[in-house]
Parts: sequence; C-alpha cells; structure tokens
Amino acid sequence: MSNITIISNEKNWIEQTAINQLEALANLPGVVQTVGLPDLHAGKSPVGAVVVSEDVIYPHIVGGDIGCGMGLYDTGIESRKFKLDRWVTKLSNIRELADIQTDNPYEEPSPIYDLGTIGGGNHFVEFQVVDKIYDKEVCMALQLDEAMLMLLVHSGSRGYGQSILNTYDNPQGLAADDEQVECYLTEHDNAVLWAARNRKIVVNKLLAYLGYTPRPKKLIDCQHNFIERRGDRFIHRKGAVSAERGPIIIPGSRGSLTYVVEPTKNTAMAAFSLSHGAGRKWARSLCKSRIRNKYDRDTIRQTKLKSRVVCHDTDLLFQEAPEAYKNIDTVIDSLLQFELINVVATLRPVLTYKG
DNA sequence: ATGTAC
Repeated sequence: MSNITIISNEKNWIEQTAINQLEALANLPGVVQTVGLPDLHAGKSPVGAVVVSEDVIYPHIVGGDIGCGMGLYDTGIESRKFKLDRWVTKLSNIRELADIQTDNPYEEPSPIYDLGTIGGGNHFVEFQVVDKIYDKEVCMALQLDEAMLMLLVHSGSRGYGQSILNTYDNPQGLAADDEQVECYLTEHDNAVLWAARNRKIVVNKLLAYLGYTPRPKKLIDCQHNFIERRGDRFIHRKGAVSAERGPIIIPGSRGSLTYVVEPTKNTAMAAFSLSHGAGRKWARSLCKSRIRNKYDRDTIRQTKLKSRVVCHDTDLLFQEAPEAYKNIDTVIDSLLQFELINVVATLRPVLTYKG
C-alpha cells in the first residue's frame, strides 16, 4: 500500500468508513501517495481526499462534478446596505436560479446546459460579511475590504462534468500513455473553466435580479474536484483544494463562519492540498429523524448566527443543517496544528440561497 | 451530484 497521511487530531472525528475507502484508493495500482484531510468523509469515492498517482489516472476518484469549487466575490455593495427581509422576499419569489434569465457572455457556446444554475445537494450561494481580519497584509493583497458585502458561490460543472466522466470512466483507470488520457484531461480542463465561469455568471445575475448594477470583483476562486498534472504525477483532488494557488476559502456550514486561509510552504506532506469545507458528519438519510423535533419549517430557515436561508426544499434543509456538518473550527485547528495554513480572515453568513 | 438511474 502507498503511504497514507491523515491530517487530523484527537478532537476531529473521522468515520471509519471514510478511512477504509481511502485505504482502498491507496491500494490502487500506480498510487504513490494518499492524503485524508480533516474534512474526510465517505462518499461514492471519499471526499476530502487526495490521491497522487504515476503512469495512470482514475477519473472516478474526482467523480462527476469536475471543477466544482468555491468562488468568493466582493459584491460592490457595502455590508451596511444589506437588506435581509427585502432580499429574502425577493429570493423566495424564484423557485430556482433557472427562473432568472441567463446570458452567456462568452464567445463559445456553453457546454453547460444549465448555465447560471447552482444545482442541488450541498451547493449554495451565500451573502457574507467580514467577521474578523487576522492578516491585514494578505487582505490588502486580496483586495478583501471589510466594509463590503461578499457573495460565496459553491457550484460546479452541472451535467457537463458528469457526461465527461461517463465517457472516460474505467475502474482500472486510464494508463498515462493511453490516448484517451489527453482527451479526458482536455475535456476535464474545459469543465474546470466553465464551472468557474458558471459561478461568476451566477453572481452577476443574482445581483442584477436584486436590483444592483453588477460589478462584482472576484477575490478567490478555488476548485476542489479536479486532477492536476505535476511532472509525471497526477494529483487527484476530491473535495480538496490546491495549496499552491494563493489563499483559499474553507466554508463551515450555513450556521458557522467561513475561513479565508493562506497555505504555508509545508504542504508537501498533504500532497500540496487543503480542506474544502467542514465535511459531512451525518448521512443525508439520518438528518431529518435526528433533528426533526428541534425545528419546524420556519426555524430550519434561520441559524444561530441570525442568518437566513431561502430554499423551497425543506427536506434538503434538514440534510444540509449545520448539525449535519463537522465543526469548522476543529477542521481549521487540525490544519493549523500541522502548520499547513495561516488564518487570514473569517466571514459570517447573512443570507444563503439553495436550489 | 445528477436538465435524478433502475
């Protein structure tokens, strides 16, 4: 078995199923390094995982949502002008983002059928305000202005990435000299590109819908499902972010803070990768029964941070409740303990929209 | 996660 590194500490619980899944990946032919980040949890393929291989790629490790990631935008609107009740009402009037017209501003036709939508599951759009600045210099370099309202988009390549996986998926992987590898990686790169474009389009149309001239400024956009070619190696990241592309965003749940962090230079032991979020703690199927008596259909739409969430699917709100996720502070503590990050700032959610 | 598979 290739070497496995688990980035975690005694306070950060990781389910055994996820570890077993990670070990299975470490045993695949050609795998030379495997990392479980503190947000590791079980999935079709484990999430919060990094798999480094030689001479072979495994499209199924990355999965169907190629290019999925987090885009953090400055809305151009001052936080003090945020209108909670008015925006909640406005957003409640649309059933999904597809109800707002989408214009493709790019020359090529979009390979994403549902351009301008975020999809379901754990995807979201969230207005956030700056909670605390920890590193003024990095914030200056990022142009992160504490007076401004932020918009964080979590979405991916929608059906497009899935269609790419369907074309190239093979449990044996693809040998690096197989001509299919270049074809897959070309399409993969296009999915990464269009997933990021999609996040930007969502920001623009949402601001326009709320009545603002959209002039958002991209602060950070980091994908967490993708393959990076690094020399003769391939770094598969599933729910894991590159630590070599500047500061990244690690959101908690809708009921906790989002962290902006800067990678240190010590990330080789983590295959140059960092966490993508808090990580799921409860299986979707268990959530509703566990917290049903704690909430009703109104209170599940508010959080202890006094933020609100607009979503027409009440079942999904239970599946995505803050309780279903690990404590983001514990995840951050693990990364700090391994000296993989420095905290730059924290952001506080004020209004979340889910499809 | 999915213009939601069987």
